Amino acid sequence: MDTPDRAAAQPPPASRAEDSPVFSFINNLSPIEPLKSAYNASSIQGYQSINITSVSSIFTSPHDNAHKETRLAKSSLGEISESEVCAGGSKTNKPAKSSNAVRLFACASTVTRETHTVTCSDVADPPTGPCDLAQPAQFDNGSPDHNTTPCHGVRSDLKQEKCRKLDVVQTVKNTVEKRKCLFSTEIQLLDGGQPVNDSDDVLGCEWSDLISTTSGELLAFDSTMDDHHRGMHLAAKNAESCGYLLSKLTGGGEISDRAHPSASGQVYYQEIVMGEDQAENPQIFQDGQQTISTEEIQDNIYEANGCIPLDYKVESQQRGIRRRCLVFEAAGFSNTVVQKETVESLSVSTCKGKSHVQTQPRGLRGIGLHLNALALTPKGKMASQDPMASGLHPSSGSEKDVHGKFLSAGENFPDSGGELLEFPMDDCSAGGFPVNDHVSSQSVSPQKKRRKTDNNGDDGEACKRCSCKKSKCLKLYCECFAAGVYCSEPCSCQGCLNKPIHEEIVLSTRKQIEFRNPLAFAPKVIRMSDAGPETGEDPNSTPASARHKRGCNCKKSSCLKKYCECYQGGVGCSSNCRCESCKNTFGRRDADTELTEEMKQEGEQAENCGKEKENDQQKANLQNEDHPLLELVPITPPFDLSSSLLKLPNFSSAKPPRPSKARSGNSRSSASKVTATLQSCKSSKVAGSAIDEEMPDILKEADSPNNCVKTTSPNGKRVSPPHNALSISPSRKGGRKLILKSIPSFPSLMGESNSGSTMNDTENAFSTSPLVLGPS
DNA sequence: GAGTTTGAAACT
DNA sequence: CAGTTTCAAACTC
Repeated sequence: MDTPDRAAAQPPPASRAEDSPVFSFINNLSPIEPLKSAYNASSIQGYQSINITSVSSIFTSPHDNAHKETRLAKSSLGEISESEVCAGGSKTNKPAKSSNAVRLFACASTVTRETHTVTCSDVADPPTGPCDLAQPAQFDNGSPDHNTTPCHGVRSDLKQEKCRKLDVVQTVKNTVEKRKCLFSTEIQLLDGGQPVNDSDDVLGCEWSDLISTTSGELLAFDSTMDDHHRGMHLAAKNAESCGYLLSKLTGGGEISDRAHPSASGQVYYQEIVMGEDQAENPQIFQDGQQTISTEEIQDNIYEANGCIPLDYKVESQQRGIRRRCLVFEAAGFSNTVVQKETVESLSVSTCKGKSHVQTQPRGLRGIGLHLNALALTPKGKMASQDPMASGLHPSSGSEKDVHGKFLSAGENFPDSGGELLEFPMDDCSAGGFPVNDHVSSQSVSPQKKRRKTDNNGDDGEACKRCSCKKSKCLKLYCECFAAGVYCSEPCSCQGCLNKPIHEEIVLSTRKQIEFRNPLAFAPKVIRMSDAGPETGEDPNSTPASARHKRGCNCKKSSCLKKYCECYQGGVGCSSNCRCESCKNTFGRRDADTELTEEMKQEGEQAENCGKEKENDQQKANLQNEDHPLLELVPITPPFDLSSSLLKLPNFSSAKPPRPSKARSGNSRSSASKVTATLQSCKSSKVAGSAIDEEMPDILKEADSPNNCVKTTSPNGKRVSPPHNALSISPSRKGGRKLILKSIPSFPSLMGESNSGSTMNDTENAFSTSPLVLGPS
């Protein structure tokens, strides 16, 4: 039995520290203690080492870790239990809450995991002090296992005993499993705590204490963390805290994230549930509202995922957790250490597990992040946007897991979205994220306001909101609506119907628009993950590896002003653009066209050489060359190529219906042709780059490409096998493969009104995901 | 702050 | 599908 072992191990520390009966009792509760110990240990280690690596190392080496964790945890637990437990006894109220919160987190994490929504799990995890630690380690390792682990944890929650056993066994087997065990144990403890009234109080106290302690540790840990990690945290914080988290926390965002049924829907739903008022006074409303929100959320989750086995208990716990989160956020990041911890942990967890992407997407998810992206872009960075709202729908987690963080994030939504999100997050951290803020603000009025102001201070634009007069904020003209967020105070709109009160109208309108144009809410600009932030897209191409999906139609602005969506999005114009006298500093359309032409030529040549050989090589190339290709491509090649490539796989599996508008198709037709010719060989090179950048376009244009693909790639070689490996080549090309596989599954995911469009969206998401992977 | 310009979105 | 209108953001003064 794990519990026994742990319990036995724990007792010593506890005994050492204290003789108090309470402590002994706690010790008897083995499950809880172990978890704490584990987390604490991890946290401690992290704190000591200060390096994330250290943490990861812990996770990596199960044996060592286990011992260390147990020891450290025990010691820490003992301390906590001693000092805090005693206090907890006196403070029944807080302790209970804390315990609930912890439980909820665990449950939430588990639930999300099960649902396959990485973000949810991540989000949930962060809140829990222990989770944070574990996650960081995971993150460090970059193990995709998180997903699996969480699932186990969830199950464990349901079945504590089983979970324990499983956890123990797993821990022995794999570090990942070990993590899982930790997770599960925590969950078990948490869950168990709830079920067990007696333990609950104690646990609650402990948890609260743990949280506080862990928070402190975490904070320290964060400080120690590398810049990169910090950046991640910041991004996550910004994203979540600013927008999504706040909204969710107040409204039970976790659930919404999980469900991911329709990003937009979720976002709106959350807000609706939450209510602005509630958001303002999260704490006050917590009890009553939480129950409501949680229930609704649960309903949503069930509906969306249908697989979530959450128990009411769990739900109640989650509620508490959410609440807790809200409280923390409400309190403000800076205010209390605990808050910081929670926030950081959330951000970290999100980053680790699935990443910020999820977090942001959550907020943005529903609707494209257009606004965010756009708003961000002006500042200098590209804004990524979530994939289509429809695209957001839950997708299989396997792929995500494989790819890791990004994938996970992207999974639900397009990877690109995840990446994009990252950027935005950065931006947010920088100071202004319009979208997140908006979202948060909407959901959480008070906090968001403050943050907005803060952000605004940083970024003037962040504050901006729509000023619609005739559209009632129910058209894409409205930035808020387009971004999938409700209008809030900052808006100067008239007759606004884009409010939680009019949720139904908003959703119905959104569906209509999506039906008309499946990509309407998709991110206008797709950004390469690789190009990413790091190098800044250096190699590949234009400053912005991303490309405008639809392409602009600028005539007088020369694509040098915000009128140009491409420019606004910080991306170069592509073949999709129909702009005149393009002078886009991020990349001219001409360049793309040239590239495309070159691609075509290359493709033709390749065809001459031999399709079969090419195919084989392509496979290899795709896996290995993706990066090179991308890099080589100066601007991102026209999506045509990319689209063709992407399309091939996708379409092969299923033809996506094209959005009516998706694109005018000028470039497409050419692109499709080109791709068809080039298909494998050339496509691999160019396509990779193109795909990354222009995934969206591809999706739109997928039709032609598909055909091409089928025709061109006689063998399904490239498609299936590599894809299977999949995740494997996360890089761009890998993305292709993935796309192929994913393609079949995705369609179902989309689910929204636009099956066809959804298909495209999903594809986009996939395409994006590969990109994301590539960079990693 | 008001007015103009611009191009996307929506409509026919 | 193309052309026109509507709309709100972006921009200018």
